[in-house]
Amino acid sequence: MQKLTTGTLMRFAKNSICGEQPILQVLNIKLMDSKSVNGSSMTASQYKKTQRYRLILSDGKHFLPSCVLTVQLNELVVNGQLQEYSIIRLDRYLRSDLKGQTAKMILQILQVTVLDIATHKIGNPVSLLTANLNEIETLTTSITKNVLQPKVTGSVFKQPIVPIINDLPIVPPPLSTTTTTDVDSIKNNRLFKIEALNPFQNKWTIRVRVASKTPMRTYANGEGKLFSCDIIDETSEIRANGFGDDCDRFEPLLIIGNIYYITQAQIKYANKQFNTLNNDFEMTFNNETIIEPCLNNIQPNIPMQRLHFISIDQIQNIETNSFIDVIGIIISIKDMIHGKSKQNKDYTKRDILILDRTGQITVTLWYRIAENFQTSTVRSVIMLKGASVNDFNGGRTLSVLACTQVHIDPDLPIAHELRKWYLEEGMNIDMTDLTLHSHKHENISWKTFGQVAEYESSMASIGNSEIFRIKAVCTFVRHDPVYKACSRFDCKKKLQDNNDGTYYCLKCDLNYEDFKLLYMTSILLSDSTGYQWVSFFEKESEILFGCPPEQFPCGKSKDDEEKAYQKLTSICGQEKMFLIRVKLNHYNNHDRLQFTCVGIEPIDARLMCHLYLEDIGKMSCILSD
DNA sequence: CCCCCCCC
Repeated sequence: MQKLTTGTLMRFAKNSICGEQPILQVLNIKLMDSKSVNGSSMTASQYKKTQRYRLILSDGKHFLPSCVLTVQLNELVVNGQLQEYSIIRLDRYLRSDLKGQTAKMILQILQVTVLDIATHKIGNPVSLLTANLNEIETLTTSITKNVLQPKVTGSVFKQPIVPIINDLPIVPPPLSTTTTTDVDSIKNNRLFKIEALNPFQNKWTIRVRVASKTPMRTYANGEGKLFSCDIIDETSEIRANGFGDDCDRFEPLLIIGNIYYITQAQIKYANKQFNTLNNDFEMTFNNETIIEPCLNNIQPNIPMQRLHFISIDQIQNIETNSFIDVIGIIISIKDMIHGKSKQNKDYTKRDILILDRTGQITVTLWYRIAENFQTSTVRSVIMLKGASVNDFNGGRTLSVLACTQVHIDPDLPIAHELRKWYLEEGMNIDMTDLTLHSHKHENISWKTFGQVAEYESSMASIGNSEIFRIKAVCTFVRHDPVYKACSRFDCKKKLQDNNDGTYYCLKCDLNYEDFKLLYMTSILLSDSTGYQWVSFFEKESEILFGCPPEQFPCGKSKDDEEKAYQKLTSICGQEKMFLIRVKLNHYNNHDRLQFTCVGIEPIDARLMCHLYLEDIGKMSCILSD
């Protein structure tokens, strides 16, 4: 059994244990009331994220009833790792006193290692909040020597262990680089870093850059107006909000890219559902807030943006509904779509396709951003900070939310480099669209039609869709690959010709005068082991036929029919690597497997060699057995 | 105090 670090809480009360990683016992865990939980329609997982646990920790001599677990560690309580009588090591923590009173000190647990569990309370600890102050005084002098020598050891958690500087920073205001005005506003406060802000502090000034700012907007829910901005310094980032009068005071003052001193604002827990920034907290300006431009606007230590780009091929590994930064080239911009959501809410959206060296992905823009998006930005660099990762048919798409920053052709080295690459090479590369198939190429099994026939029965029993890759030749194409489709967004239903210049859509139950032409065809693919009819839709058909459906000859004239015949026969004999999805469909009271092409790749000789060698390897194993 | 984040 671990020994508790007796006396550590007393030192903590005097702000003198920074750097220690004390061993403590959990005496009690309790769920705190959370205001944000009330009266809302959160899902269970959202609810779980806003729950906050209060712990009573003991060092055997004293206990502190006001210890708060950071939400990222809630899982430890939920899965039972952290419970009553657990012995823990505090790896990272913060002291934060309510209204500056020692009697209301709070210990924020940021990182913890569960070492053991006892069967009972160790010792007979008394509350630290009512402990003898003199005892505290005498202890202080002997211990403070160690204050700036943090002990750093390993931990079971992912975050690097950072020595914790307690909430009252020792750093003085940088007098040499500031003017009198700057000093005035912070003379009664210490200069803090964003990293050190938390809801329990009330005397602070930060020096920050405005990285982004939303326009002022009104909201109906409660009647009011607000704006918000993302502000950053050397250490972190935080969202700042201004409501009502504070909008008028601060919104015009804050200019994106400029540096300001901000003194006093309400710090509260951020709702991670809507806040993309890497910070547990956000701030709201209030009556006591003072914002002054930093007259020395050149602060090379404060970055222009805090960015952590994820390459597009890595997005498939990112948890959905998380927020990422991404940079790519806009390679196509789709038309705006007006639609109705399942909740019968009107929306406008626009999809764009972006590309980097590793792949491409669809990005969906909504409402004003979709409406105002300039189609002339095609082939420009787009940088997204805080794009939401979504799942579609097992693949990934990105969504630009109200809180996502969108920058076209940002002046960043990575942007210039990307653009140069695109113009010199990228334009000519046939990339993988992650929207269409999320699976990593290496993970898609390579099959022959002979093998497909063998495992058809097992696939049917699983009842799932599965994707495989096959090297095959187009041997026969069904005639008339183009059809007249309902032009209403997302419908695509084949129209019935009323023969009076109008067309009937069964799905919409409406007659239309216009239509759009779309590809839909069936192609017989063959390899040396077998064959299979496979459905080809818009994108894959267009790749094979080499023209958009509007240009496919489909007139009744002899000339058109001849051209169509030439088109159809031209693709026969073409050998490609096809990505095919097999799906079990229930049709006319019986199950059948439906094969759909979801991707076409040129034959890659190097890849083929790898595949053959792998198969040969497997065969040798069987033989030697 | 917002917080809409929707669609195939």
